[in-house]
Amino acid sequence: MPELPEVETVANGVDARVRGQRIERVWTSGKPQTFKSSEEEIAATLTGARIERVRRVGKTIVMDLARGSGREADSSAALRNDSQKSKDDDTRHLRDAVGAQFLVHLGMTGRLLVSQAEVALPLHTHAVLSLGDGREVRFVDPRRFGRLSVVTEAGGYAGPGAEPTTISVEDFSGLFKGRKLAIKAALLNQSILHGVGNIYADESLFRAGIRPRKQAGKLTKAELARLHSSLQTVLAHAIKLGGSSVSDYVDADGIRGFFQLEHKVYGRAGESCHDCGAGLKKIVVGGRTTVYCPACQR
DNA sequence: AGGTTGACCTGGACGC
DNA sequence: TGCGTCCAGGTCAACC
Repeated sequence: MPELPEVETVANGVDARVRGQRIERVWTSGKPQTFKSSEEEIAATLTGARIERVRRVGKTIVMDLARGSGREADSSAALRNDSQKSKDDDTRHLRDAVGAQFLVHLGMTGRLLVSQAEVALPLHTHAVLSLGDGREVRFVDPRRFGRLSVVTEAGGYAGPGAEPTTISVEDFSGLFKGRKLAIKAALLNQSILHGVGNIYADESLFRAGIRPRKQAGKLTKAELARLHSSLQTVLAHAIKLGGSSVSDYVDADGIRGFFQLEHKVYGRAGESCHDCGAGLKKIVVGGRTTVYCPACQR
């Protein structure tokens, strides 16, 4: 059940394993809710495409695809300056270079695995991409909150909000100006900032010493600077550790992350604060369970 | 329009 | 052991 660091870990793991591979066949489960684009459109877009790169945008895994066959789809071939080549070829290569994208949102329980085809399919498998070398990329999701789609428009998928890992403190502060909702709810709102979920919202607010229910628009300049810093620090640290693993999150190898060892408030309601010893409180903000230290967070 | 709430699913943990 | 209840890191549509 992944937030930004887990999604990034999975995307990087899958990228290292499948970059450059051709997708030969696509199978989908037929569970309608899972597919944001139609299964026919997904199969048509992916079949025969070459995986250029796998990366993270917000909480979404983006697979950049190039179409074409054999050497034609190779990026070095696309860049080749061959005077014999027709104008049609050039146009096609240009379009191929832009290509399409396969979007994977893991929801709460989704996993994206790379396996040998002989390995039995896990229960709740909803999509299988068969690769040229005999391996498979598999999307498995018991709870079915995950979503699969394809994007073919030029420009590609940019995500719903601002990117938290690279945003400047000035732009970050500007996101919350005049907002009446709780800062915790604002951090979770993907159209404001994309990638932050319940764990890292609570952890960054604790490290910044800010009450989760404080109105976003009422944070002082100093508080915004502390929150910007703590959020980027906690995300970078979690990415380095390979993401959290509270229950069933696994990366592309099936290896658990271990950021849960670092949690200072998330999942610790009723226990004592590591910093001051006070009892950690559990409340609900924006419909989500929230844990904070009443002494450290003001 | 911005903000809040409940619905969508299954499985694991816990209590009796 | 078995059954019921509660909870879950995600969105998004529908409401206020």
